Amino acid sequence: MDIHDIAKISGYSSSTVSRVINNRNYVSEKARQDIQRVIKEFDYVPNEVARDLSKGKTHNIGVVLPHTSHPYYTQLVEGIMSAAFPAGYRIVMLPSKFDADIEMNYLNRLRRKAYDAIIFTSHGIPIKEFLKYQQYGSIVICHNPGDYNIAAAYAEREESYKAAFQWIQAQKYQKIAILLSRPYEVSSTAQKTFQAYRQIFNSNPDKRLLNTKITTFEDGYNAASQFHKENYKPDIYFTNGDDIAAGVRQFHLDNNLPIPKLIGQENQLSGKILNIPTINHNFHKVGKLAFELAINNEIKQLPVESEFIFRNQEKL
Amino acid sequence: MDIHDIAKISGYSSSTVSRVINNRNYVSEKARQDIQRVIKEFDYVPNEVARDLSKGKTHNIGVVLPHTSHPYYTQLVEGIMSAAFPAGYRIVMLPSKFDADIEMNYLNRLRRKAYDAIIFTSHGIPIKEFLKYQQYGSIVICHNPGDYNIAAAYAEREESYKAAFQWIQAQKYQKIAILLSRPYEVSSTAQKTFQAYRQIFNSNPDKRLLNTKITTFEDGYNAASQFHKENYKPDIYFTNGDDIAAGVRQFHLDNNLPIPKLIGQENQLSGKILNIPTINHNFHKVGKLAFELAINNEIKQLPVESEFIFRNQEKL
DNA sequence: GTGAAAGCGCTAACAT
DNA sequence: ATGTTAGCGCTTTCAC
Repeated sequence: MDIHDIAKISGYSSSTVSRVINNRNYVSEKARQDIQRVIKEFDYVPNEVARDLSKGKTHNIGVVLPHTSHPYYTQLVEGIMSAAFPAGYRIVMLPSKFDADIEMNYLNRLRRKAYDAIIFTSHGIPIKEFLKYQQYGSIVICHNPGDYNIAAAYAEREESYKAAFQWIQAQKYQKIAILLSRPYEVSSTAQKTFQAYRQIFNSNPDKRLLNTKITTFEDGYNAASQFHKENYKPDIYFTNGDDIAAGVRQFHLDNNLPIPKLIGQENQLSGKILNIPTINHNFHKVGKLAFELAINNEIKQLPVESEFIFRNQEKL
Repeated sequence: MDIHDIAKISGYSSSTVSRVINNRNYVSEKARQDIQRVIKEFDYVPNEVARDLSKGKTHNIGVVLPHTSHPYYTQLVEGIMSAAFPAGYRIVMLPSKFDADIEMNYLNRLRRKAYDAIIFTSHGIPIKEFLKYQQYGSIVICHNPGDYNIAAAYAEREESYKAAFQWIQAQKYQKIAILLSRPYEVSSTAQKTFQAYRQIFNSNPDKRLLNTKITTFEDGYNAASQFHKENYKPDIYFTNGDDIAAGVRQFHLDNNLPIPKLIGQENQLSGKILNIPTINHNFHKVGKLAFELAINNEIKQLPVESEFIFRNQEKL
């Protein structure tokens, strides 16, 4: 049952039926009634894929994510969806596992018109590569693209990181452990962290107190355990998540050790419960902006300020 | 630049080009080389939408969710994606806000071939309605469908709920507060909870200690505050999430009140940190099974057992 | 106001 | 092994 069947049965042409379906142009009241009656009677609905093909537009936005289940991504996706839904767009989830080949595959699917635009919440592909693909649809990344002319919405971390390190400095903490999810070489977040550190302390972070493979509570726990085994005893942990900081705390608690100072990120519930100072990156807003860039096909950079949220860990 | 252009330029027909692209049937080595050279030279890629239309298949699975950002949904989505990715399917997120009209809209998009199958992680539409739509593509729900012949993967909560209430009974707690997300009338989860309660205590839960509008930490906090204001003082809270239980705890902490016993659900990090007993519903597995039902077009029911995880809250 | 017909770009049955 | 052709189902231009 397609539009031609309806045309035949109602005695009009398929173009008139199309007009009725999309209420476009002028259609006589009689034709409209006749056609709508037939549509009702045969319970006809138009095929979305045929429409997409004909229009050259899918109303789908691809969203590339290395993994779900982590606050950065869930907040971002939620932000994107909150803007996409009212605009009549849908989100297609594209899991990447940080694998550049998989990412390239998705980028090629943009060329193939599988979606109208693509948002990279994270990317292993060099930014330069993206430039060639911009002609096929809008591409938005969620990191600072530097001088590259590519659409981006991202958390501006500098100031909040500096604020956090300034606070650490003011408290005169000496041994500063840093827990991150990915190594300096591949992670602009790690680079920003180091940069802020250097600006405040005029030195590099202590490599012995650095771990760049942390993504979960358990990872935080184990990292703390490792430092303790090596007898490093940090005064404070600057971590990549409140949940991570909670893992560090848990290790000390379980072993009856004094709990070091902690700084989290992402403004998660665990930080609120345990009164851990944190950094809120406002990813929800970043997601919203990313979506808007995607559909408006604007090549702009939109930084979103992060904020250091101080909490008095003593109160715990 | 479409398949016909490639055909013309290479001197073969579009069907031979199609064969090369999809490496199907027999194509002479020479033709393959000739055609592939032209494809390379003109940097041609096939259009995904045209292919979908022609094949009548999109490789997209719609996933309806009332909201993201809650553990039930994120775990479920992750489970679905973990199975969908290796199978070459993509997940289209369909936010519903618990609104049956929006859900119906998605169901109709299944008819319109916008996706090959649809998974309802939650549904306001009566199950009966789904039956009519099964002819248009496979429909999977994530709740027990009872006697209806519809595909379903879901958490089997009975035993774990009973185990939790049995434990409460064994401890001789009297005043049992219950916090849920949605009211008895519309929520099968609430119904299961009550049913388990009745089986253990031979009575209905105390309505004065019931709140069915709880979804966040803050809601838990406020519910506790409300009960306290009304001077009800529950011995124990049976809640719909570890985060919720943490909210209840926080209220008592902030007001220097003795912390009541707590039972959470979802096996969240907050429960782990605070040593709150919980119920793990294994939603990741439910999601995986839901996806498999969706693509295999099997109309089966697959319950997944939940487990009561006991923790000694005293240890906190 | 309505219809004919040419797309949109690919697939697959059938013919050779 | 390769080509012809009729789909897949809708939109849109142009003519009347």
